[in-house]
Order: sequence, then structure tokens, then C-alpha cells
Amino acid sequence: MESNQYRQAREEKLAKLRALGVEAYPAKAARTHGLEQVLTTHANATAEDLEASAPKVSVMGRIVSYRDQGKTAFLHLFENGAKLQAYLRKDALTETQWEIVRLLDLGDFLSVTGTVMRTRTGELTVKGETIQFLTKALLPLPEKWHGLQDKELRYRQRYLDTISNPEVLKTFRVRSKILSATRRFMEGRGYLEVETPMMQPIPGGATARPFVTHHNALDIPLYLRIAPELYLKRLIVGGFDKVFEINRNFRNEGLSVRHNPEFTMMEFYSAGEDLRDMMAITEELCAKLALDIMGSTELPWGEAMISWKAPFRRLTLKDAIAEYGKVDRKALESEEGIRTLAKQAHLEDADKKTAGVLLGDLFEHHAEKQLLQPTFITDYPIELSPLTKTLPGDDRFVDRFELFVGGMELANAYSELNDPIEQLGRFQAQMDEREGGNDEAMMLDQDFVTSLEHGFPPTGGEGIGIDRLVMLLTNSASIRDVILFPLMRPMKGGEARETDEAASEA
RNA sequence: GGUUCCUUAGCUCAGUUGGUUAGAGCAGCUGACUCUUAAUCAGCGGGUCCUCGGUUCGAGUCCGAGAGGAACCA
Repeated sequence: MESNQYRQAREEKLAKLRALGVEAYPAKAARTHGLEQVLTTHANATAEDLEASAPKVSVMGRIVSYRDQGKTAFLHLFENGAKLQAYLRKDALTETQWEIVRLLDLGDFLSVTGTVMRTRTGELTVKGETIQFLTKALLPLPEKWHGLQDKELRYRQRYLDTISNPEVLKTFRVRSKILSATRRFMEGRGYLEVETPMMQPIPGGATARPFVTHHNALDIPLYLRIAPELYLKRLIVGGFDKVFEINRNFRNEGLSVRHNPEFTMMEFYSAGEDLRDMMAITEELCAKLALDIMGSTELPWGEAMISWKAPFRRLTLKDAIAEYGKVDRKALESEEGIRTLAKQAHLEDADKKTAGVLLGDLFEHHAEKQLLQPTFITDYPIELSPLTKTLPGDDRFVDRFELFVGGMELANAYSELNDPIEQLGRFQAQMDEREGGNDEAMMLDQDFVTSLEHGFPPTGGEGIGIDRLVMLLTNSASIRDVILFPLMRPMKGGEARETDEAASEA
């Protein structure tokens, strides 16, 4: 990038290091202990204890603070979220090594070998006997006290964010724990983790616009998956009893605090079970994650508190509209009443859409944002759910729930439709929608229907949005705060142009 | 898609009614200092005020267009 005074000064120091015969970028660091390990091992040792035992360690880390006092220097090393102080004295080092100390910059990596001690103020510190220079940083770190505040820079250069804002590193460690605890939970209940195609010839399993790509050798279009659903169901047909998959889905839609075009979802299917079983496992998983990872089933969400304690509230879609929209429940029983309410709410195309679609719109308009505490919304209109069994005795509604928490959709589950003839009919209705110009409507997947014709047992299935789950558990207001590298519009000018050129040359 | 707000040094931020040479802290450079911790002290350097255009004697400031970002709304 641009050369400025900071980079120039550091390049000069790099040259001086090399003139001293120092390898500025060695391949291997002297290290016997991690910083965290040193901190926890000696957490309770007094200055006298340490003086007596004089434990010897080699540690490494990035230099994040530096206080030079003439013939001594104090610095903090940073490694994997932990910070440990090192104390370097001229009289304890060789002449060359002291020269190296004077050429250190914030951001450089350093290994310090010496004994663990406590300073006068009681801070655990490694008193250096030898040092090994590890890496020269040519660019400066963000401000040491305020950290990096600019959201754009934090998302675009996440590595600076995680260096200077410790709570960010913590959020992503929690995300990792949520993922591994979820895997253990599912395995503990007999689910097998599987991987199904992310590039699909027919994108299915959700109503969403896909990303399109092209396979050269086969000369066919391929779509990045919008959901793994239809493949996971084929596995249930194929004799897998319980399967789950945790991975990315891709939807070609806008960006918001709740949406990133690629997002992580866990989908799981269990043969022989239905929607009630899915509710139970969802409650159990959420409460366990909250308690085991965050330490409580009562967790803050902005100004509010969310209770993750089971059981969660159950409410039908219509009841939710009536309760939160304060509208007449009886009006929701007739197409006329629904249409009138839709017009009153100024919903788009209130004349053209079917009553079922309008019920969905009314729910979004009146209720969704208000569903702060975990709530299972049930009894969805059939138009919105082409892959779900109808309710016994009412073929206009299906046996589906969506779980809402913090005003957003967290999970979506069905008693899966397993009648192949009905499924084909539902696909055909979707194809008609597509003809009518709805490019989010589903495409017919004949191979999937064929798999159902071979016999698909009664099955409960569900998808849980992992990013949103992490948001809710870590009290993060934006999905970008729980995705390491959220999609950002490429910068115009310098950087973007260079990549354009590189791409066109390749 | 619409509305509002933001963009000033590497980072965090000030910047008066439009006024002459755009400031501070951290960071950087030089020097002093052998238990400091937002170290301290003395001195010095550092700016495409997001971009382009306009109004004006004069624009970081006002107007228009654009870029990027943030938030809200349907």
C-alpha cells in the first residue's frame, strides 16, 4: 500500500536488524508455554513463591504495549486472547539482544525466555534472559486505548478487530463452542453428521433466489444451495435414521443486520418423529447451550432479558396476529376478513395474493418483531409451506413451526410431507408461481419426488440459523458481529482495481 | 427500493456564523530515565478534511452529484 512515515521507520529498523545478523522472519519460535498456560499455572503464586522456584519458560506473542525506561523495558505479549508482561533488562541480555530490544515496534512478534516473577505491583511477568525476534510488522496497530472503532474497517480487516478489541475474539470463541456443543448434543441423541452437495443442479428446500455458477466440463449451470433439505431427506429414504448437517447456505438477497448472503444453518431430520418431537429437541438444545456456554438460561438481549428455559410458548399464526396486531380473531377465519385486514395494514398486493400468503404477511407486519421471548408459531398456510404435511382435518394449513426469539426467525421445522403424489402437486403449484413471475418459488425436483416414491417414512425435520443463535446468545445486534468475514461491497479505487486487474490477467 | 445520519493524521476524536497557518490524545521520530503498566519529561515531524463539480473575495464548514459505511422503514 502507500508508504508512510510508519512503514518507512519500520523498514529502516528491519534493515538494522538484518545488519545485526538477526533473522527477521524465522520459521520456528522458541516456546515452551502458551501465555494463558503461564497465567493460569502461576495465578496464585506469590512473589516469594516465584523467587524460590524461579520457573523457567519460553513464551511468544505479538507486542501490544511497550514501555522503555532507558536500560529496562516492559512490554506485553498477546497470544490467543491472553496477555503476559515481559521485563527486559540491559544487564540481563547480550549486547546484540539489547540492540534488538531497541528496534522493537508494537505489532512485532517476539519470543522471550526467562523466569516467571511478580513485579512490585504484583503483575505476573517473564523476566527475560534471552529473546528471539520472530516477525517484523511493517504497519502500525490501531490505537491502544480506544481500539478500532470504525465498523467498516473492523469488518474489512477483521484481524485488526480481533487484535485490538478483545471482546470480539471472545464472541468468536463462543461461536466455536456453540458449534462444537451443538455437534456433541446431536451426536448424543443418535444423529449422524453428514455432508450433502453445496453445488446443486436444482436448488431446492427453501423459497429463495439462488446464486448461479457454471461447471465447465459438464457444461451445465449449477446453483449454490439455498438449503440441504432435499438431499437430507433422500438420506432418510436411504435408511439413515437421524442425520444432521451444519454448513453454509447461500441466498441471493440483500444485506441487513439479520441477513448475510452466506449463512450457517444446522438442518436435521429424524425418522419416525413429528413436529412435537422437533419442538422438544429445540427447547432442550437452546436451554443447554445457554446454560452450558453462557452460564444461565436468562440472557440479556439489548435492553431486555430472554429466558431460554423450556418449555417455550406455543402460539398459532392466527392467534399471534390477533394478539400482537390487536385485530379481531374471527376476521382471520374468512378470506374477506383477511383481505380487509391486509388492506388496513397497507400490505403490498392485498388484492392479488391468496388468503394464506396474506396471513403470512399479516404475521410479519403485526407480530414478528414483538416476539421477544422464545415462541413456537404453528399452523402455517399451505401456500407458504410446499414441503410440509397438512394438519389433520384442515388441508389449508400445515404442521409446521417457526421459532421466533428476539423478534427474528431462529428455526423452522416441519412434519415432513412424505406423500409423493401430493408432493408432486405442491411442486406443480410452485412452478405455476414461477410462471407467474415469482422467482423465489421452488423448482420441480423430479429426482427428489422419485426418492419419495420409494417410501419416505414419517419424519420430523428442522433448520436452525446458527448465526442468529450466536447473535442471540452473545447479545450481538448485527449478524456481522458473529460472522468473521461478512460480505462487504468491494472498495472502488486502489485495492479493488488491483484485484480486478489480477483477475483479468489470470 | 425509500428516509436519515456518518466519512478530518496510522488509530480515537475536536473543529465556532463560511475567514487567513486545520487541532488534541494515542501512535511515530530524537534525547533523558534499571519495577513500568493509558509510564514520565524535553524537543520534532505527520493532512487528497471520501471523490467530482458548483456558490463565494474566501469552503473541512454551504449546495449538487457520486463512492463507501451505519441505522430505520416497507
